[in-house]
Amino acid sequence: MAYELPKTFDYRNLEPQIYQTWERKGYFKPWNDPTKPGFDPSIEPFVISMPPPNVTGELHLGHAMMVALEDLMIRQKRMEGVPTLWVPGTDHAGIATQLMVEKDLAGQGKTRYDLGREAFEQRVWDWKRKYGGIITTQIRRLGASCDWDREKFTLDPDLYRAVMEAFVRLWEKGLIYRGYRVINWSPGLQTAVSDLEVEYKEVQGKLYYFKYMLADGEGEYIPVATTRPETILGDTAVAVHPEDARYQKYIGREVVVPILGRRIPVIADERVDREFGTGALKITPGHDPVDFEIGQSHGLPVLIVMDERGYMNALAGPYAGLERFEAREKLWADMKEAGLVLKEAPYLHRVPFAQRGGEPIEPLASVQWFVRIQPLAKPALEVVRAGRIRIIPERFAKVYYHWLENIRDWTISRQLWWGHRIPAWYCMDCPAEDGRRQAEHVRFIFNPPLEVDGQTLEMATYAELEAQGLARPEILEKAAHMKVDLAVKPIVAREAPERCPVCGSTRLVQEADVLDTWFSSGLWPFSTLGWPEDTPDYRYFYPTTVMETGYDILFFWVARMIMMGLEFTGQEPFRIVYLHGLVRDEFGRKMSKTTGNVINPLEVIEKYGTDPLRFTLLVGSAPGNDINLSWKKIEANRNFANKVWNLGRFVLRAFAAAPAAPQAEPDWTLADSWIWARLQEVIRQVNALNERYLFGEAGKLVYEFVWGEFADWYVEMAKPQLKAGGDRAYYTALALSKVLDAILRLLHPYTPFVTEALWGHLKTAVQQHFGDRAPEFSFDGQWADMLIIAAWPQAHAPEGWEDAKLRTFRQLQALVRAIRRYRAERGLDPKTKLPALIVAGDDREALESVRAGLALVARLDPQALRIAAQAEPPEGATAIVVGPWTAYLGLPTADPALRARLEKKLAEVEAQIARLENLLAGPFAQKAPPAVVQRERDKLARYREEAAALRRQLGA
RNA sequence: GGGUGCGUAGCUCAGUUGGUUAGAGCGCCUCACUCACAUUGAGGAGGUCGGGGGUUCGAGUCCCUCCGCGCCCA
Repeated sequence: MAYELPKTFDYRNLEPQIYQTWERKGYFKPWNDPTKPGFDPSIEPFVISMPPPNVTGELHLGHAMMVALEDLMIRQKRMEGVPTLWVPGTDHAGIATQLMVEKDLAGQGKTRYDLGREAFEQRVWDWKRKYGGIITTQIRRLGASCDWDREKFTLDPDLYRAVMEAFVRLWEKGLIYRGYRVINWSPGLQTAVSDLEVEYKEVQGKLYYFKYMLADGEGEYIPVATTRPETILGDTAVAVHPEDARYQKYIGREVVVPILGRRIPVIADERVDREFGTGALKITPGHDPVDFEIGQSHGLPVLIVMDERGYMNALAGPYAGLERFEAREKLWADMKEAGLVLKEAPYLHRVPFAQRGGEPIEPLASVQWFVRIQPLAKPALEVVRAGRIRIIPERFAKVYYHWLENIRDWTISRQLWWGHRIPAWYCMDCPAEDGRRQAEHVRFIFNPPLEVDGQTLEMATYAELEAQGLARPEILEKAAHMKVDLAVKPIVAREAPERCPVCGSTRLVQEADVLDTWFSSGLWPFSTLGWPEDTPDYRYFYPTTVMETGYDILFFWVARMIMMGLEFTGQEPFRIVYLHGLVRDEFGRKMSKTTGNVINPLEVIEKYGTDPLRFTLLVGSAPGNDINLSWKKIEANRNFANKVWNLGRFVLRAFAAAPAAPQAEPDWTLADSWIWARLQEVIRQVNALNERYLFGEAGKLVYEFVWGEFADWYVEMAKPQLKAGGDRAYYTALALSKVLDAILRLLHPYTPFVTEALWGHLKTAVQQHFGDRAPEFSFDGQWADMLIIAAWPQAHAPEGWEDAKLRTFRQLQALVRAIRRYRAERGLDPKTKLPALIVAGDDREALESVRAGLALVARLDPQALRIAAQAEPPEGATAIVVGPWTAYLGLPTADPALRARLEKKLAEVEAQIARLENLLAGPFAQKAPPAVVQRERDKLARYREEAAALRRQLGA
């Protein structure tokens, strides 16, 4: 009774079932678990922390790539018997999530200010509860074999604690400070963003040339050029190079700010580029990072002329209330009228844009929290330089060095409501640096404005509000923003303090800012394992083994994890950084909604199943290289999955042809020996490639072996072997089963579902048909419970016979192809089976062992096939010469094209002979390694035999 | 401007430490559905590896240079 499978793999129904079975049986968990009895701490585990996707995000191909690669590594290691842990989790993604919820509110005509901070936060949590499960469900569909019991979220209480601990430690070490700087302000998002969250785009703008009139000159002026005229309103100096002959005379005098009429000094500074523009630089410390620095060194005041939304404020005089770009136009027009304009010139410049918000960044001086990064960057550089962390592909190490060597302090505060609130409190009663009460330095901004006693307050200090009779809880509830001067000293603590440790006051106000999400992600590899607690998981699984992620977040995330890992745990957070590329469309374009070329992984899974998607992403992509994905490629790999499935169908059916037990010891055919030897080679190569993290290459190798060798050749040759019945059929079934088992194991990390399903059938069928002998039918003598935990294939040591069999079979393939080509050229009906004589010399016996198979694949008449060591050419036969063999096909030679064909072939062979003779006569024979030379000699010998046979043929 | 990657068959890409008639998928042309698979099988056409120079017995593979494209950082 044959074991029948359906014609195709029913992935829609089976993938979820298989996934559940794996998970239910606990195969996603490390078998050596520090929280379970019998734990052995001496066994080294393999650990990956999954890069946490945005908790409210949707699955995209980047996730699919990440999951495919990490799952591949985890499955391979698991099959190798290593205790594996893959920790999943999600990220709160501050800005992105907050924006989503705000957008939802906007739909109801509300803003977050209508709700207030606390209610808004609740709203985000609700949102998270509602949509937070989607992404993890989708990751399950990709087959991710991670330990869901250890799933984490960056805002979980224990991870929150880790963030607080990290912050406080850095503060205590003086590595976190508050500072007044020009930062990247996103008017759209209304928050500061770090340098990394800014994208520069080339924009065709203008360079505006105008006159800075001398305050007490007779119409004298300094010409100045700027790209942002609206910042003129915030100018506090004009700087010239001290050695610039043109302007030296003005140094120390004053000029007048256009329209506003403020008098500002002309200063000398070497940082001024004399070549650029007019060689005179306007200084706007409030709105330009370089100007800020120059301003600081000259003790210039900082004027801020815009508010957080990008609208001009009171300091902008007549322009107050205008949006920044409107103000630019208006001011410029007014200046033109006043005769202050010199000219405008087109100018291509790089404008900073907010990565998330998309609008131009406004450099803005403000008080923010920073991490002093140099002390953290140094050790992070060293561990990679010393090879303690290896980056794959290696070239990214250089990128990493370059970035860390030129790194600047990291702005970690964000003016958001969603995230880890900075654990700092301000005492309202202590004296500030200037001796005044700190309450006078803490300002609250109200949006909408606060109505108190018929007064409308947009901004007020704590002290003022207190005077108005407002109590602390009320102030905090109503305020939209808070600004705290640098003169105020924060109290940084792990837990909220009840009272001020200095003066005992209970009037404490917590810092309103939250931390950059990447601050918490930087702790991910160890915070997820329990740090700062010394938990069993942390002790055993940390440091982790591999950090696999996209190269686009090498700086954002990987570098920061290394810095923070070293700082807080004293260890490298992982040994290997494996970077994958971006997934692009079939023409290498970035996928985007506007281009309409986005491929949704879930749609792919619906249409073709998870396996083809994973296989496509994994194979044909080299580490760190972008991969171009297309539906066509996925379809091609769906076909491969189908091929594997049908190979399984064939093998399972084949068992019916075999007796339950053999009569004698095996007598392997050439085909049997060949496929076995090839399998060993493939396993060896796959393992070598995997060790070098070349998973794509390894996968391709298996693909080619499965389709091009096992299916196309061995299975075909096995058919008559099975038909022969008896021991021949038994041992053929054995070989088919063992090879298929090995193939399924090798493919499992790439295409886990179809292989698991098929493997289960294989195991059952083998046990049904062969009972006690079933173990022999597996690759390594064992049938595990499921493929996911079956042993990873290891190659046997070569036994010496392999090379000869491989060579002979290759020869046979060449012969078969030559016969097929001959038939195709002559347009022979496929049903016509040709009689043939094959003269094969020493290989006669080997060919004899596969005579039926050979006849089948070459479409020869098995009744009229003679294989001889030596024989006289039969009359009127067509000779096909392949290497040392000649096949005489029983067909009239009255074909005039035949002679031409033979002559052409002979010419080709002779050309090869000449080439090789020439090669071997030259320095090659002396200088090249002997093995290489020998290979060429053998080749030459074979060509000579072939030429001789061809000449005999032509002469006859 | 600095760094980095790429340029191999009509298209999209592999090509491992340089080894000597360069591979795959898709597409194209011929033929074949009785026996695992038409999500298939057989055969075929089609590249000398961006240009030039060099190192070497030998280079797609290393070096230099030029051209074109991309990315990252300033």
